[in-house]
Amino acid sequence: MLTMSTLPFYDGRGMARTARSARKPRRPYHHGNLRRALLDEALATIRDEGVDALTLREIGARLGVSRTALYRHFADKRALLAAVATEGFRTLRQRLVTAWEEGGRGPEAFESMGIAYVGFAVENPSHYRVMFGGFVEATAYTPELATEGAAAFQALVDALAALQRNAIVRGDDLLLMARFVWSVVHGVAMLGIDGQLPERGAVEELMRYAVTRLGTGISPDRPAGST
Amino acid sequence: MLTMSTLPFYDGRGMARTARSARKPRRPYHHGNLRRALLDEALATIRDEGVDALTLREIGARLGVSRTALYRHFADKRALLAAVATEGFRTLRQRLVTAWEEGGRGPEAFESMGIAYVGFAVENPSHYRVMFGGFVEATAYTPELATEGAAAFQALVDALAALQRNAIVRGDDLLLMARFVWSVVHGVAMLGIDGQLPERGAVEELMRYAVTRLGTGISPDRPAGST
DNA sequence: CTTCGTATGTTGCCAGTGTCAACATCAGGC
DNA sequence: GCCTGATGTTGACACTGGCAACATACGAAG
Repeated sequence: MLTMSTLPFYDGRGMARTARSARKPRRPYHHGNLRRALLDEALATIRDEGVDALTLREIGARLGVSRTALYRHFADKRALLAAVATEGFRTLRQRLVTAWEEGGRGPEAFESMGIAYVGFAVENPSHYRVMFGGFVEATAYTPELATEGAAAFQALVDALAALQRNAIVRGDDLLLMARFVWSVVHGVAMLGIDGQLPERGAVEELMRYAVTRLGTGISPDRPAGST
Repeated sequence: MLTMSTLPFYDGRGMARTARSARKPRRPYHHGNLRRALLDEALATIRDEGVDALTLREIGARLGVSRTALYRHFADKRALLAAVATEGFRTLRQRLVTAWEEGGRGPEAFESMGIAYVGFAVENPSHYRVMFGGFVEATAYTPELATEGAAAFQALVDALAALQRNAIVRGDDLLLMARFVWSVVHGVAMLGIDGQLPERGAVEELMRYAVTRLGTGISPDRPAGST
């Protein structure tokens, strides 16, 4: 239906975007789907102006709704940010799974996952920061966030497990190895986001290099005399 | 003139720390070394209560000084945070250099650097977040911060260069390889800080594993037939 | 020693923020 | 047709970062 869904990296946020601009003059007292609209507006604000620029009053005003209407759908600002983070993990997981499956579920697909991971972070730096920047402190407070975060990580674990079954990667403890891989992509992503890789194309270059070296690092030991 | 300037790596924090508790009743109008005291108080607050809890009024009150006295020493709150970050990079660099030199400047020393890096981050999570969490946006605004950050990274580059000269690591582009190593430790540190490795000892375990796999990843290609 | 400019610290004040309590409006089941 | 709960509004409060005007004290110049 939506032609933009054919763009590989588009996450479908445009749907809500249209609803955002459709502010009818008749202004029904009840918004209909305010929670979703609030989330989308927060997402857009964070993407466009950063996390600090997110203010409950303005997001309300932008939706033509009062400043405290938000409290009927989120406990407080942190809860809103937690929802934003949850949404981010969902999108991230989706991109990872897509990269894995469309890449053929092999070593190249695994590399694609790495590229996709860093790509998501670099394309949505503020959003990524909400997910990892310590804005939502204890994940225990918001179980849904913990669940979605774990699911995104699981996509990585599953792919790695498949490679392990085919002896493409070492037989080490799966969780440990997955966490190592995660550290690498997360590290590259964070450095890129924070402007520590200022040269043009530096993030991509580093990512390519990291993927190669990572591949060497987690490949099985070559038994003496093997081809 | 100042005797503490003779200590190579000492940043004089101890002095101010005593001045912090020594709040004489006579309350001289001029504080003497308020800038240093403000920085230390900010550091302490960030460490104890997190970045969000840092408020200019409270830090002033805690020093027995008015809320706006700070503006005679820092342009605004971001400038204070930038100074905190600068201090962090200085300390981090010191720990890295110490680990490298006391470890014998060999492969083991390099591993010690990794441990020291993650150790610093995990022991001072909030401080580390100020350094990398996007609180001080463009490093161009505060050249001193950029300098100190580059110096910390340079410690890593220098160590890696030494290993490269001895053919202990590959002959790849030095900057690229250093950035890769940085990504790994930074990634482990960030995941640890964000509570993504909840089990007790998980950070250390991951760090040990990462160091091992990283070593394999950046070791030179074995020419066919070598021992 | 006095004088005085300047660095340093203070007080009053402002707009803006998150959040709560009290009130208003509506939708849907009896 | 009425009432109950869900949803949205208004008023208020404490708190924040920051500015302008004022107060104080150090140190150099006479």
